[in-house]
Amino acid sequence: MNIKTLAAQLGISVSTVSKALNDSYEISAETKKKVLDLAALLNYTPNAYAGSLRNKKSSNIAVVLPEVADSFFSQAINGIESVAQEKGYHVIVYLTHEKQHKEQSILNDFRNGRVDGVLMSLSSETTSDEHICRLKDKGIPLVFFDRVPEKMMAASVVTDDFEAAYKATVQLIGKGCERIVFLSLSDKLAIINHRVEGFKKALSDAGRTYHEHMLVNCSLNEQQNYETLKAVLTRTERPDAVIASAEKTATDIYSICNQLGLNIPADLKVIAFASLPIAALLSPPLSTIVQPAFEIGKTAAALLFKALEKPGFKLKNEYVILPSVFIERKSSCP
Amino acid sequence: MNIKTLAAQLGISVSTVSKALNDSYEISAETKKKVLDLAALLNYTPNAYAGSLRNKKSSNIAVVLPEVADSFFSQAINGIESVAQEKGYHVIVYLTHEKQHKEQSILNDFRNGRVDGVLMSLSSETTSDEHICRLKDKGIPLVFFDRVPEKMMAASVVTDDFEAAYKATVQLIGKGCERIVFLSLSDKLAIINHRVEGFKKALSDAGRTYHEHMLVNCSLNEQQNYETLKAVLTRTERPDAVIASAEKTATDIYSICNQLGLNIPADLKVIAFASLPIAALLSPPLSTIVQPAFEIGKTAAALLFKALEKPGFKLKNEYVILPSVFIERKSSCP
DNA sequence: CTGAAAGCGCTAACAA
DNA sequence: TTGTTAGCGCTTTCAG
Repeated sequence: MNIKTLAAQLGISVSTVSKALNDSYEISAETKKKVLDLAALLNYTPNAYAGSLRNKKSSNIAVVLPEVADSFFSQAINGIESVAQEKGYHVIVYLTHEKQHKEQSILNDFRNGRVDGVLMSLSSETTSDEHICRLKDKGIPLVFFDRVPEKMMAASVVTDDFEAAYKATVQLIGKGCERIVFLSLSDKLAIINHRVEGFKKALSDAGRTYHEHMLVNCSLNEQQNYETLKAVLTRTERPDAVIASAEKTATDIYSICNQLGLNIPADLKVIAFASLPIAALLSPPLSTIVQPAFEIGKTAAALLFKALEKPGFKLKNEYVILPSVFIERKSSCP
Repeated sequence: MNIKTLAAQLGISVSTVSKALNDSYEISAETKKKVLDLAALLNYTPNAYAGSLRNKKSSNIAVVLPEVADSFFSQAINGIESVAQEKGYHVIVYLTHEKQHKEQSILNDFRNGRVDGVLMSLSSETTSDEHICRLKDKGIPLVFFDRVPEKMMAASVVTDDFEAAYKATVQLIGKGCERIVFLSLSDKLAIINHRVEGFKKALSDAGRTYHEHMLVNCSLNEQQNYETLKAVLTRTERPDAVIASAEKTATDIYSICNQLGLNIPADLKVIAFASLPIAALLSPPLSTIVQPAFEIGKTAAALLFKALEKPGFKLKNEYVILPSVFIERKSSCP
């Protein structure tokens, strides 16, 4: 079923059919109707690849994410979709599973027209930026959100990571916590480093000195991560508070505390960067730094469409910072 | 950057370049090397659309889902990806947001080569199956998982919904519950109906009679759903147990109980069909019927690839049933 | 071993 | 208002 078949059946030319299908002003209402009717009858759908090839436009945007089993990312996807939809674009979700090599091969695949633009949150493993540069070299618009690259000039949408971590730390210090540990995802991610900076600043403002053991890099390997966290909670100088940089880290901490018989918040206070809708339902309710995930997705997508719609428009290093909200619950209260 | 440019720069023909790129036996090792080197140097990537158009094969499979912010679906995606990856296929995720019209327009778009095969879980709103039939008419392989259509002949991967619901109901009856309510997602979904049947059977086996008020259809509209559930929990004959058909329903029940000051499990016992990894961390820990989400995704994908790889092979109404596991926790214990 | 050319389905400039 | 045709980038006969 293609345009040629339609044309043949109607005894008219393919270009007339094409124009009719695209509602061109050149075609008479009568012809249009005939074409549309037959198309409907024959269950015709245009071949997307032929159109993309011809028009050098796919009407697809890619969303490249570490993982989808995370409230932040799944909400961000919805934000992105909400704007893509009204622009008539498809959203294609690609998962890196936190692997640099997957991220690279996905991005390589975008270099020749598969998608018109890319929204992306870096994998925690990513150190090289070659794949990103190569994509930019091809002139494909690219907007990062949340997990943005450190030094690169790239449009980015993030939250006030420094301030949020600072505030969380101040809170915990205020509750009398002596041994606060920051659970990082990776030392390669800019936003995490901003959070770590906020953490350090709060410590020094409180007249404390930062030590290396106060920062723990969580491996993203499921099993190993669990072991890492367990080791932290069984140190001889056991922490009395942690700040977790991801939903998964926080819930792992909960599991381990259950297992070790540690009481939250009595033995360990917990604050997490997390967008879990059910934070309040945990035992105990989890204090969270909530990022406006849906909004972040929306904003990043809006930025991307600016570039997509204005041919001349170049995404510079626009850097949008959206505020996060600290919600105090039982897990960080005395 | 295309094959023509490469050919021109090397002073050879496009067909030679094409063959070299595809490692054809017709091309000398020397020429291959020259081509590959230049391709790498010039940052060449083949245009996916041109290839798909020519070969009538996209190496893409679609996963059509109601929502991604749900543990079952996000785990299923990972299962699907695990097999697609080793087959050299891309996975494209499409979200219906539980809307029939979105599901229809997505499927329509698949009718002309955009993807080679489709994996799908129905939206709760879907009543018509025309869009599905039309897709099948085009000969595009289609496998359903979890939310499968009722009467249609279609390859499907599901869990033992009837038995699971039966067992859960028996459990609750055993704990002395008198007014058990089944919280359904929709009366249009086959699997949910199977669960309802299991529920009814357990009731009648216990010598009880089923009444309409024991079955509540949760609207998927966020706000309205909340109201519906609230109404149920404030009935004069308040239920003393619920079986929830989805993760979100269960967590909503928790929220509402908190709000109304109802105690789980004392005032209300709860069992949920849910694949939440953190069910044990809720307050109280949630009794769950856990579906093997990753396995389901894997199995459905494997089935799809059977059809994709054997040109002659036709997906009949294969119906794979995987067992779910009941994990009893505090929410359903006296 | 290499090249010329047709054609996948579609659009758009140009002709009629 | 409609038709003819070139060409998007690629693969693949078929000839050389």
